[in-house]
Amino acid sequence: MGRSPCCDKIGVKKGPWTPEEDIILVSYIQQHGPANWRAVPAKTGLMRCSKSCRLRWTNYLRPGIKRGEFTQDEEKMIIHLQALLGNRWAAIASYLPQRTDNDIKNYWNTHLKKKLKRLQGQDGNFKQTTENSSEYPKPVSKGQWERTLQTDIHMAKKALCEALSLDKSGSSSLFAGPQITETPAQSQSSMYASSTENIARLLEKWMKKSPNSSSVSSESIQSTYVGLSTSPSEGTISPTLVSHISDVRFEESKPDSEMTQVPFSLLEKWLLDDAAAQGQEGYFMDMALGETADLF
DNA sequence: AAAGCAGACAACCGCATTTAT
DNA sequence: GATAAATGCGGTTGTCTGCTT
Repeated sequence: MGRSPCCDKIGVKKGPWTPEEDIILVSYIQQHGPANWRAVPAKTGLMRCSKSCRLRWTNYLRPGIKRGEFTQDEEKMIIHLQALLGNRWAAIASYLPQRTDNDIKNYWNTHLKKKLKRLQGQDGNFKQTTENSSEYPKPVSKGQWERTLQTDIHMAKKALCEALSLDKSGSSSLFAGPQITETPAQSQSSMYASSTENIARLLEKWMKKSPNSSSVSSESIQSTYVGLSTSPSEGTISPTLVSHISDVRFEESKPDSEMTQVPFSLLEKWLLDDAAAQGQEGYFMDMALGETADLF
């Protein structure tokens, strides 16, 4: 026999999450870590399915998430990686640890796709690049398959090299490679602390959206939170939580620069090894970024 | 001021893969 | 090894917001 069902679909709440629900979820994860999602709805009393809880956590409540406008470097990175990896948003997101796959996907669909399309009309050279991505599939005849595959691999390598060289030129640690995530035990205190900032941000938005909302009161949020928080060392929530939640600090999270980094992924290593084997190191690295740099 | 429209984004759905029994 | 649930991922949809008419 397999496992027992994760959650019955009866009475499962859908739609936007409320700050109360967010706080309940974060408080629970603060105590138990982001695992065993199946148990989350039952243990917290949230009328959400485990899947929804996990999604909410990974996309919005998880600490270290950067929201708001994408920088030009991030844009370039996404474009390069999309050309390289296709619509594998989770893989792309692993190179932009502060962004979620959902965020990147949305940004691609709403901004970059259009931007590229517009530029595609302007720049013939650029067209060449984008046509090789999965975004612009071309019908390929049987005989051309092998050659097309080789071209795809070449373009993918080129795109990755360009993406890698971005980091060399810039001071940012944007392209740090896939991040090794810390275990809850290693980083729990710092990790969950910054979740309050995420909630504060979401709460601000919520309050803006519905200033007269009767469904959320500072008292209710406070009681919800205090009821779940167990450790005094984790900090306290003042009675004026709603207006001051952004001041709540358990412990500042580590700066990104201190995050564990892996210099190169296997793919990148493969790429560079391959280039070296062919005596083409210079070829990739010397390739001008102009092709896409001109876009910005 | 109201209606219509388009853009942006949060969340859901369904499929594929992984994992526990 | 077989089975079924859990988890992860990408595509899609629904809703909200701001702009235009």
